[in-house]
Amino acid sequence: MSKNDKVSNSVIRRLPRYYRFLGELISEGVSKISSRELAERMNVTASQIRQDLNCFGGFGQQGYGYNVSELRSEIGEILGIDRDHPAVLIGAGNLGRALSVHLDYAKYGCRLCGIFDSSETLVGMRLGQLTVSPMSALAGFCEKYKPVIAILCIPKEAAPEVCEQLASLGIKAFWNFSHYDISLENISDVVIENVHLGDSLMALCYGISKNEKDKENSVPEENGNEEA
Amino acid sequence: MSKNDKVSNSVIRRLPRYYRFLGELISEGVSKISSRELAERMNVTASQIRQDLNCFGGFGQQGYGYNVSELRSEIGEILGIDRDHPAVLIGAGNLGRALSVHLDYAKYGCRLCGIFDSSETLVGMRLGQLTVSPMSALAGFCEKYKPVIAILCIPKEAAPEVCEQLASLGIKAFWNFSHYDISLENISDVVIENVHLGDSLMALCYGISKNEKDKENSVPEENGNEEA
DNA sequence: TAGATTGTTAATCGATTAACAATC
DNA sequence: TAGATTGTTAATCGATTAACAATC
Repeated sequence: MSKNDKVSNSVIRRLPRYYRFLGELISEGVSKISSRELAERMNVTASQIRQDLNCFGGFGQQGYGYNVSELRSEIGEILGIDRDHPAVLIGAGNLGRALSVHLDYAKYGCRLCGIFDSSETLVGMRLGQLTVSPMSALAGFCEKYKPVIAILCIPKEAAPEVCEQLASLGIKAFWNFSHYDISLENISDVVIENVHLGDSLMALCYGISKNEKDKENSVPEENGNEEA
Repeated sequence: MSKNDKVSNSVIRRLPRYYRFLGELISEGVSKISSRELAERMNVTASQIRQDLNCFGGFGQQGYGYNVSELRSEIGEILGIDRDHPAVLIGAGNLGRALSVHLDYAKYGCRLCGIFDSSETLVGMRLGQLTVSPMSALAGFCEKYKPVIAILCIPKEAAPEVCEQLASLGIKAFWNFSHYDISLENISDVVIENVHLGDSLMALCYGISKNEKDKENSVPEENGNEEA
């Protein structure tokens, strides 16, 4: 189908961003764009854009550029966003409840079709179109509706067992918000996306501390380098 | 202080993960570990761990390994987690409310000290220890409490203006959950962490689609390659 | 001292950027 | 046709891994 032999992870991670920017261009009424213009907008190099896209095929036209809406749907197809992967959400705590209603799953190729929690208090709670079910109903649900994605909003302690169970129930992908690091070496062809909000916040903190230190250190240097 | 000349972003992004794993080792009562053992646990190479750590200094001891709790606090210090960066959360919708109570900010070197929303309906709502304030109170609040981090849980449309305002009010770091891509070229030494949950979900979708395609393609090949 | 494991240098690998021929 | 911009190859840059001397 495509020359998609082995596309590097770095490239894949950039595709959603291209997809977003192309969407914005469409809503601005832009129908055609060159790699140079897009690069400028996105703060990357034109070379990188062309190189990335050509992992999947030649979507542009020499001397002209790229057709925005065409390119966007090509990328959407590559990402598998045109599909309708059924997903279950495990854990209806604060974060789980927020994720159940905050995201437009259809936009990302998914469809949330079940929410589960082990807590008596939460079972039966209505969240958008869905109702929280007990964990005991999970196996039966999976057999019936064959979800492929599990969104994990559970405590670290519960994660290993729940992962194991979900994998055995046929889950093909984990979107993991628990503080547990899923690796699942035993089961192959399972996709894992460990989100780790805490790691992201720590990286932010590093940046702040770094800037503060740099500033402290640069003040005396500035005097010293006045005419250097 | 350290040989922290210019540490690459890849290294920084791995530090939180080291920090987490070392925390787990501590709670398991492990007091000493070699780069080889840690590497095995974390599914990385020992070389990488040693290389990463030596960007900041020699924390180990030849012939022995690393003292777990010592190494952990060193990394914590590098990340700036031992500090207490005041943070404001902008946007108290589903995701904002969840983030306000779901995370233990103190663990990540932060302290949530204010929540703001433009909606009349949400202003006055109690979230944990805090109460949602109107956006009109933001400027005064920043002058008084000097927050350095802004957590953005606002719609894409509102983001550019709010970012601008926050930057002018002295915010040094953005933890951005809006679907807008902050770049802020004009203002330097501002740290930005664009989370983009949608991008993460799209990357997951790609993985699923990829696996499906690989499987489809491998079935006939397997027959063809039976004795090759 | 012998064994182990670090810190660090050198080799490899991969990803990004630059250059340019192909072509619309 | 001339101008523009792609697709693609080659050059550069950076990050990861391997190797080993230093040293606890």
